[in-house]
Amino acid sequence: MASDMATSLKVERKPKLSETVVAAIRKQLQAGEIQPGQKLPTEGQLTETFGVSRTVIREALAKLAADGLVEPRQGAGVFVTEHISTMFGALAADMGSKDSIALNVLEVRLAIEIESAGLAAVRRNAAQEAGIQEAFFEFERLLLNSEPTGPADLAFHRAIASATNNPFYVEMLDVLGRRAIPCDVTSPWSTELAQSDVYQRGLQREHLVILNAITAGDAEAAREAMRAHLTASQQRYRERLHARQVFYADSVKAAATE
Amino acid sequence: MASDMATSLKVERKPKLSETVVAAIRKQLQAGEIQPGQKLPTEGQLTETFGVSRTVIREALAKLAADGLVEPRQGAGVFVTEHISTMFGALAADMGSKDSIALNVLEVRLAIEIESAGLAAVRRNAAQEAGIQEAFFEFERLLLNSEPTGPADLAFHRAIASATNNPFYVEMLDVLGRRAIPCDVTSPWSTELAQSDVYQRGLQREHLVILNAITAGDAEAAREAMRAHLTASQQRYRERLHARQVFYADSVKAAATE
DNA sequence: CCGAATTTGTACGTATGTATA
DNA sequence: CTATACATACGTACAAATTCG
Repeated sequence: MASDMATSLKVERKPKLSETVVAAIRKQLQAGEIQPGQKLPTEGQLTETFGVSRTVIREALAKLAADGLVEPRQGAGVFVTEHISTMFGALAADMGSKDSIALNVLEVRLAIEIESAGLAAVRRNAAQEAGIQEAFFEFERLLLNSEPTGPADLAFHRAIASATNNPFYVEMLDVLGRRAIPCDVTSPWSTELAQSDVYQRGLQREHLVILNAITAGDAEAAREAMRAHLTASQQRYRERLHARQVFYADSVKAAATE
Repeated sequence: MASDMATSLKVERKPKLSETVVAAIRKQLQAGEIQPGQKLPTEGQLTETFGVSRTVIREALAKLAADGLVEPRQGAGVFVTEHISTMFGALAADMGSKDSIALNVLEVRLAIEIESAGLAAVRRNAAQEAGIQEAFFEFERLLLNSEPTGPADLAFHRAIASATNNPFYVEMLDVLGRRAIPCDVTSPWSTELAQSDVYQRGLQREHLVILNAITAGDAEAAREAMRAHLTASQQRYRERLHARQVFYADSVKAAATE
């Protein structure tokens, strides 16, 4: 059973040549060995240096292009994309496509919630405003009792969506939320970090800014506060993904040395 | 060889076989012809039905998989993932007819497009920027020739969504756009007003502001320009609804006096 | 439990078109 | 105009995983 011969690791069943190439090139790009706008080696050169067929090289380049890291131009060559520094792609490219999809979905959710916050600020009625506040204080209560705050967090966002008086916002939130990450604190990510007090305290602080803007009827401020909250959540999510990646890498390494 | 083929498509450059296959399969998926969880035809069958090589089929499937629409499993087949668009398809199917729904959907679309414009400003690469410009000038050309500009308008917005490098924005736009108003100028609303020159000229002016902001890389300006454009579109849509209402009232009155 | 058939994954070779330099 | 290099496409072969008899 301990056949370290064909050690196809449980986590990574695919050594996959093209992935190896992708990883190698990606590393070079992140190290800045090839500056943005510069041309990569030709496919022919790459086939030589990596010792694989052109098909593999093409597949690898296609994957990189799909992530937006490089931009092939017919007849000229493959060039490094200019604005990779700002885009999450640089980070997203590190992980599998599934996580990349989750991030993309989260981003769409961000777009929707930003606008819903702005609309809630100008459209909410008394009952809806009360509903948002109620969710906020419920979060507070759970926090003090050290109970899981996940549902309250979701309820807070849901109340805001509801206050737009556009039922589609709630629908969208439900659909997106169920599918990919209820913003924060949940599911496969029940790490200590996510559950830590200071972490949730930070969330609540961001929630308060949103709440104040909405009760003040300031749409612009509400949008800005929600944007800040969700971009911060995105960042936290990325960090958690990265942590998992490191964990995986370690476990692979451990398995290999066995 | 009088094989002038099927070059009836207006796409000037790349028919691109794999893209054709992608579009065809995507259409089937969105139409719900293959339910989530179901298996697609095998690669061999697809090569036969489409009359192309397996390479093309594989490339097309790779793209669909990159977008998270399908999930290939070695030895078993390619399966449809439960996807947001299908959920929205079912969601929007219930309420396609009512105008108030249409307005609400338009509002959600507004949220999505505002953010996509901002993202496009900072993430677009050269090719994507060219695509947006191309759509813009296509609109211009059609305007001068007094041809219907609807498709070009849609293409402009679609190009911007595409420039976010987040395929979900395009997905959402496709789903929402089909169900409820392609922004402006189309479908049940082919009034003289909608087709008037000054009207479309105004649209193009708004488009220009968006285009300039994106090419300048100014995310905030892009968002603001898109917001202005879509809220103006909302307003125009409401006015058209009102106009129809008046027309209806008049006809009722006329019928009554008869 | 095993093995054969099916289906996708990977790989290589080749040919032609097309844009760039 | 020519040469280079990428884009597209087809064909083939074998490997690996799954399914099912």
